[in-house]
Amino acid sequence: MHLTTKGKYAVTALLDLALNETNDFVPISDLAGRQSIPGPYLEQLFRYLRKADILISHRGPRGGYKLSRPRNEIKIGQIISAVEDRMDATQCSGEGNCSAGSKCLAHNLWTDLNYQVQSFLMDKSLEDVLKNATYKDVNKKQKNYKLLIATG
Amino acid sequence: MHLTTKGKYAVTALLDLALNETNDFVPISDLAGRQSIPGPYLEQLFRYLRKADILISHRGPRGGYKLSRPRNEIKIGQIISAVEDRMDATQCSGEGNCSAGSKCLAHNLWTDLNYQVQSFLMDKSLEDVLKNATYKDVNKKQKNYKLLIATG
DNA sequence: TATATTCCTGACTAGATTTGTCAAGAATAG
DNA sequence: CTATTCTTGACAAATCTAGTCAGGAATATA
Ligand code: FES
Ligand code: FES
Repeated sequence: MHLTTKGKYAVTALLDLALNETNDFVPISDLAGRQSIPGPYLEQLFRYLRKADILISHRGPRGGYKLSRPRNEIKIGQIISAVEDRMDATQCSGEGNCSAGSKCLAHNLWTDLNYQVQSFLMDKSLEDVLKNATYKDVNKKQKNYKLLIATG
Repeated sequence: MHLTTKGKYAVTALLDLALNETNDFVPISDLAGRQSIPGPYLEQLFRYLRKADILISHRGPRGGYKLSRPRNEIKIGQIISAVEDRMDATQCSGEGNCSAGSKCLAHNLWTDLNYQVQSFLMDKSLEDVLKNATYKDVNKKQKNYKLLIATG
């Protein structure tokens, strides 16, 4: 079970995108700048998110990315699944054969842990997380950005 | 959030130790052999478990390791804490400063995930897991071993 | 006392993974 | 036409994992 910066960056960037739920495309450089994520790295991650039909892209001036569907229909678990490939906690990749070909003593434990984590992540949408990230929590840059949207 | 083979090996080895809840010390080579874990590697992990007061060791012939307390008083979470040092899911190590010095949009999400996982792991004792790892699940070597204990 | 057993400690290594970077190209708005 | 932005593939440094190894210390037993 490895949740790396890949997953964390991807979720953060998409939260930023969801916070600004307009019809415009947002360039990667904007997201990367606001969220302190290395641009070319985020670009790499966005490839996976596009393949997973979470993002829509558009090239050229005024191009960029936007969410493929409303922010309440995109689950954190879907984002993480798209970019992380080692979230499974079992030692046997689910095959139940890691102790001399049979289930080891801990197999059911890791399976339960998987279920616990996946349920948590699949239950929460981008919107759910934004609701919970209260105004006072987000940093000043984001506050200003939010105000800009609200008043703009 | 990184759950590696360190944590998995440690838990598996301690489950084996708990399955055989006698007063004798069990040498590492026995555990490593039964659970298909590289002996010297497991030895390294057991240092941490001894430091965390989960294991008691004894040197010399008939030496080895045993649990420091009854198997229902040792939680999986304690074992994992002892050997894993990157279980924290936040990007900021809990300091709430990963987005230009302030909490990022996802901070509360990772905090909640931490809580979810820690609760799950701290709720489950070695005994709980053994109860759940039903007889038909464990492999033949362990079945035989169990029978040996039961009838011996 | 001698010996075999077992833990104890620290250092070391190979390989995998993560975390990026970079360059060249394609699409497109204005 | 040109500047902007995504697209793709390759590359590289740093870190971490997973495992090895050698020498030493304690101890049960004969
Ligand atoms: S984790 Fe599945 S058999 Fe061990
Ligand atoms: S994870 Fe804590 S501030 Fe970003």
